[in-house]
Amino acid sequence: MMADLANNGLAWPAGGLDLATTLFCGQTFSWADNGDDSYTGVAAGRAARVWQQGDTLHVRPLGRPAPEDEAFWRHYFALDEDYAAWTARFAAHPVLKQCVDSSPGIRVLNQPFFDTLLSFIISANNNIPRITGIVERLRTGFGPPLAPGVHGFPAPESLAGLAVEDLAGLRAGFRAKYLLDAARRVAAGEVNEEELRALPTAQAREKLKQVYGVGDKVADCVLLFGLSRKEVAPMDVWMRRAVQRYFGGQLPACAKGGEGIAQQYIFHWARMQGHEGEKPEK
DNA sequence: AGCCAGGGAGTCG
DNA sequence: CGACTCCATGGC
Repeated sequence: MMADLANNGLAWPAGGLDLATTLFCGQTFSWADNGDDSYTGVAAGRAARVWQQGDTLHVRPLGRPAPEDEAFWRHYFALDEDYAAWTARFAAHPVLKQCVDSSPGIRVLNQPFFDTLLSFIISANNNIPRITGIVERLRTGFGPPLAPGVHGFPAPESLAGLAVEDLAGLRAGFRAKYLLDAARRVAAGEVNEEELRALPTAQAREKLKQVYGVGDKVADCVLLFGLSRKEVAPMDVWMRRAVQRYFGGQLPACAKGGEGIAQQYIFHWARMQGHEGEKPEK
């Protein structure tokens, strides 16, 4: 292990990161549990096996070493984001503080744009285990092999020429045609990551919503998770209800600028509550 | 069997 | 704009 780490392993102080909760709290669907407290996943054509020892995060890139692997994964896991400062600010609101305290190690990952766009198109009216399965079949069936048994997300060009029948094996249902439309628009340059990054949030959201299958919720998830817009808070029906009930309809002022981060604490907290008390009464 | 899952498009007023 | 229906699939 020591030799392996010295060889090509990366390790950083994790700053309070809770790896397992972060990877499986509904912001990414690209990681598999290896059953030994390590996790294997992909992002932007890179694969890695990751695990935690105390407050040390270990990342072992798999397959061919890519340039800037260290900087890439460090940014992916948001290790340079000052979460002590965020959570200290969030503590000003008692309910938000309770959400943070229930899972303080949640981090909002800096995920790649196109991976995130595909993933959250699949997430529409879907549940997390099945989303993960469809994403896995999409990667295995149409993405580049990165390491034994591990495939990355397909490039836009790899999907753009396909027909919906070609995606039947994904069992993605009505979402298959949305995936193809997204791939075609990105491949054609009609939806461009650099342009989206340069655009003000409201305009970037409208641009994203031009994609067939992308509405307010998916657009906001892509903005937050795939374009690192921490001020964007994606709201599904349960989040709206929770925010209505516990925060008077909008996120508290202490979440300013980090609404998306606050929202992820609230989302996970609400999910752990089983949405109890939030279901619409019939 | 029925309901639900981190929604969105199409249609109708 | 708001409300309604349909969309496919799998887990419970």
